Amino acid sequence: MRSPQSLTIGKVADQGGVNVQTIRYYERRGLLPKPARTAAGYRKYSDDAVRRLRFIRQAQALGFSLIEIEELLSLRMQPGTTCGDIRQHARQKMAAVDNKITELQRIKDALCALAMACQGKGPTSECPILEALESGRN
Amino acid sequence: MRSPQSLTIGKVADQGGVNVQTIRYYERRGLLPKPARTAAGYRKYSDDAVRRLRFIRQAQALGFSLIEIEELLSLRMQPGTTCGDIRQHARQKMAAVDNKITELQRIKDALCALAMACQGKGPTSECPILEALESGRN
DNA sequence: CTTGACTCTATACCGCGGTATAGGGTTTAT
DNA sequence: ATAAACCCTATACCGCGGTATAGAGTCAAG
Repeated sequence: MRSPQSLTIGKVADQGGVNVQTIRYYERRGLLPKPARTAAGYRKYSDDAVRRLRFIRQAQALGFSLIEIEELLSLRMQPGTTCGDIRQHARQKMAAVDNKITELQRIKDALCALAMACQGKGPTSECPILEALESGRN
Repeated sequence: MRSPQSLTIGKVADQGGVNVQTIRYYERRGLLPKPARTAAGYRKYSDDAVRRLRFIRQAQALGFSLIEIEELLSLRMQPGTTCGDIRQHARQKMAAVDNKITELQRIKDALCALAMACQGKGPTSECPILEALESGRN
């Protein structure tokens, strides 16, 4: 009972929480395998497709791009791949996220310093924020 | 001596650290005012344009989008605008940056947890990272 | 047996911040 | 006087991750 064998694209989209077009888009990109078709040409999916979609969404939520997800998926399929290879990717992504955080922190500090320097009164011609932006110091 | 009065677009681009096309693009977007032209139709800039470019670049470095920069620039021009209005924008951006940082931190923690759960040995079929992605828990 | 909801392909478009290319005209240095 | 280096407009393209539209075919319920 757990393999309805033959979901339409609409059902898969609903269960996967994405748009129908998104599924076709993923298929074009190679993220989803080309499914079997009915006589009329309709795509026929099994539950695997829904699982695959969930995989993609989860990986996206962790900051992986579609290209990286493609790589994870093909790594998984490659016979010689070990768990460590996957972990390697996770760690690289972690480092990238960390760099992004550092960068944003720097930005936040700079903004904070500007906002502190500004009394909030007076015309824009005397605004320290605008002055800083104009003169390139910050 | 400080107003050469009549920089070509190429000079402005060099001094502003951007591409020539970028300047024309900013002009189209309304970020740079339309400059005077020579008889032959060449754009003529004063140093103001370079200062304006620097402003844009600095604001970008602080995470402002071109649309937001457009708004900052027009705010600055509007007579009634006070310094506090500008500060308001800076604070909003700060809050947005902060949200982004929080989000990335969440992502990093999730990645970290996955990487910790993975021993790095064995086939991908037993990889806890992949399992987590497939089952939607994380 | 018709109507509405679904599916198909192909193609174009979105926001973002530009970059590239084609096909010209101009200025400057030699 | 010629060649390099610059400038002009208009238009198309890039990556990213999709979304929308047009025009046609198909399936299920009433």
